[in-house]
Amino acid sequence: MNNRSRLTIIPTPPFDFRSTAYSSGWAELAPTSWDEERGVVRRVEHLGTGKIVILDISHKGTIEDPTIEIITTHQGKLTRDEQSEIQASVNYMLRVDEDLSEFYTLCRQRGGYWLKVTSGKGRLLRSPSLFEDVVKTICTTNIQWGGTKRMVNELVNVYGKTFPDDPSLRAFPTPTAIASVSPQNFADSVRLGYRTEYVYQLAQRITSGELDLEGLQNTDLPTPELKKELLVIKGIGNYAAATLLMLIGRYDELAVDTAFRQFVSKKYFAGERPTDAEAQAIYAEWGEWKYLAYWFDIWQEFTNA
DNA sequence: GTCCAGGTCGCGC
DNA sequence: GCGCGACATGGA
Repeated sequence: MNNRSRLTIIPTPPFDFRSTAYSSGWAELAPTSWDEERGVVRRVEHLGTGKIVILDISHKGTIEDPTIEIITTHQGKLTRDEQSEIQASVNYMLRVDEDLSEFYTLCRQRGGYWLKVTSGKGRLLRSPSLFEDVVKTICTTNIQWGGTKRMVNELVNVYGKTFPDDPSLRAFPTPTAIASVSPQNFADSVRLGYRTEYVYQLAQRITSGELDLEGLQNTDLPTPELKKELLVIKGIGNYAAATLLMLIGRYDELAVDTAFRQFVSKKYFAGERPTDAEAQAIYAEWGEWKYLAYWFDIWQEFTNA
């Protein structure tokens, strides 16, 4: 018998839920999905107690008077701690506590298109755990988006714990779930290509306690040092580390990849191919906010097309 | 069949 | 520090 509970979060305005949910592809990666029509982010979540719950996250009110509503479907009763965990996870996913006012000030100085960003955009969706985002980021390297979705799906379908009685609803795998099978079994069960050993080794190192990933979620380390910590992870290079810095909430590094190079070349160098240094210099004046500036620069191009 | 994707690793210089 | 080939997998 399933029960439902309702929780709410009141973010500081302006808060654009739709933009948060869908201005990156992250909402398309299992076990998160996005119902464009209803404006609902669905998330199957594995709580610390081991309970699997379904979260339907939506937005009531307006950008200037926002309320986030979380409808949780679960078995039995939710304890107070479980409710707090759900609230904290959604809070983290939607970056409710991030203060973007400095970024908005820079956007207002630009004017034009950038004014649109200041109405609550810029909170790019992320996963509740850094483990999940590291795995997903590894799955974005040297592959097209369709391949990323396929690989993440396979991981969830094979190693994610199911919602009671519904094998179609699975949470993201825990590191332990992956590390508890043999390397060979893991390689045979999901088609991750050469990324297999990266994901397996990551799960192992977290399970053994050798690597404290979640500790990096809220660290005070300066960005360059945090980046070094991320680069130690096999499979994480310069692009992936910058992507993870963005996911952690540091925007002072640009993730230089083929999409970045192509976009900057087209928009700022008349199709000529600049060096990476020259390309990055385009966003230098955004200081701590380079990544978001690039993101909405390319987003503008995309939405105008 | 060939090429390559929102790269990274390990090697040799 | 920098250039280069190898790397799994599937889609174009």
